[in-house]
Amino acid sequence: MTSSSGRARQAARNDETILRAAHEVFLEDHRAPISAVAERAGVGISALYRRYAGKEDLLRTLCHDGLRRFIAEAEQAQQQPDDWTAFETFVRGVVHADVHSLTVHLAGTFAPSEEMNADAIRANQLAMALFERARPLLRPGAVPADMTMLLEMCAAVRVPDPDRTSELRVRYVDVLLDGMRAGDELPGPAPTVEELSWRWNR
Amino acid sequence: MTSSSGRARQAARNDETILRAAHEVFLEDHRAPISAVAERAGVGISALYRRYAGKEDLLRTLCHDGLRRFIAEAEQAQQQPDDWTAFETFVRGVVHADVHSLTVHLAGTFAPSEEMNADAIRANQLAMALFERARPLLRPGAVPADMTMLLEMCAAVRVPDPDRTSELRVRYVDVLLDGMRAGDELPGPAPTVEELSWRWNR
DNA sequence: TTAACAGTGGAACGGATCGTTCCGCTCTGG
DNA sequence: CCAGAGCGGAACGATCCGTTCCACTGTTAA
Repeated sequence: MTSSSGRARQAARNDETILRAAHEVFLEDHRAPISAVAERAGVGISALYRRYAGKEDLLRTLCHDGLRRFIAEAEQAQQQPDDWTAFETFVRGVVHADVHSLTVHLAGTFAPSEEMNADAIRANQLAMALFERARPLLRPGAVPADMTMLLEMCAAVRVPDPDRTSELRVRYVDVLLDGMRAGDELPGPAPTVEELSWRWNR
Repeated sequence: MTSSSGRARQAARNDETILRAAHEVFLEDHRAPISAVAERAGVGISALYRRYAGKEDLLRTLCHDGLRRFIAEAEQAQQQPDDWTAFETFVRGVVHADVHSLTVHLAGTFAPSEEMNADAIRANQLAMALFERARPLLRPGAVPADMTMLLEMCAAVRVPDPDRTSELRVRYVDVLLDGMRAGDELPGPAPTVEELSWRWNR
């Protein structure tokens, strides 16, 4: 049988359990030991090393998943006909998916794979396109990199309860989006791409 | 002589050097070893242990200094006659002084002293007073705890160059303050005091 | 029925790290 | 000229963590 009692079935379920556990653990502490992931998942350490070559491999997978989620959110938001709605949908979607709180802290702790680099480029293109559509509605001086910073700022909002964290982020992404809408020129030199991608250098 | 070549003079200068080094080092990595502080300061480890009972003592001193700076900024801003200007001066001042990037990450790593608790209460009172003055000019639903969150969000803005970090924070504190000014009701339940002070529990 | 084995738990290992101590040196100030 | 404050940094002991390894279990295919 291939039912829920099968060996392969159990293994397949562990795939998910481990990834979810890793996500939770590294969200709380990005330097957590790998044993903490196993413990949270309720499995032994072997179950981890059977799936991933090492800690770095697990972290890479986790980040790559986040990147894919980012792309998915962008592709979905892209379909909104209204420019501002598309932009807002995207930002709120990424914040809600909580992509950045992991990636920001895990950046630089692993060597990105080829495929990941390709996805990163694609993610950037999608985000740029969404930004360009919204640009006329934003404060003068706004650049795509500003969007990245806003997302990172939202990721800094964190309280012990994940659900409350989500609620609070909705609150502050609202403030940020409000503050980005047409008004005075944004002060100071805009962030450059190098300033934001420096984390990825190992 | 008590000139610059004296032994005591050199020691007094080390007091400052060490504190500044500690500030820089723990800003870059809040889990940095104490040896990194000594290295940055250009002194031996003994020079550190001569002044502080241990790492925890040093961290406590660092945070307490930040707290005092926070109070000083509040007292200064308080004197602004215009309610909004007072609020804005305070927020910009605290962000510029970079109080939160250290304290947020160091919270919970040491036992606060009695004096520190007293100062924390005073700091809270001052901040509350400034907030109350500005409340009529803020979006409905805004609470003092929102101000704390905004400051923490600004602390999340960081690039390798400290000067650029400062410039960028000016940029985004501008966005945040703009987004907090009179407009629609803030979405979702406001943050509670417990949700923000949880970090301090060891 | 059973032999092979994928999948697993978790002890054990080796290396790295870090806070703290300690000893010997230097240079000052009286 | 010397007692000792101040200091540098090696050394120590305690963790901590990634990874390996091996014994065991339940499944599956013949």
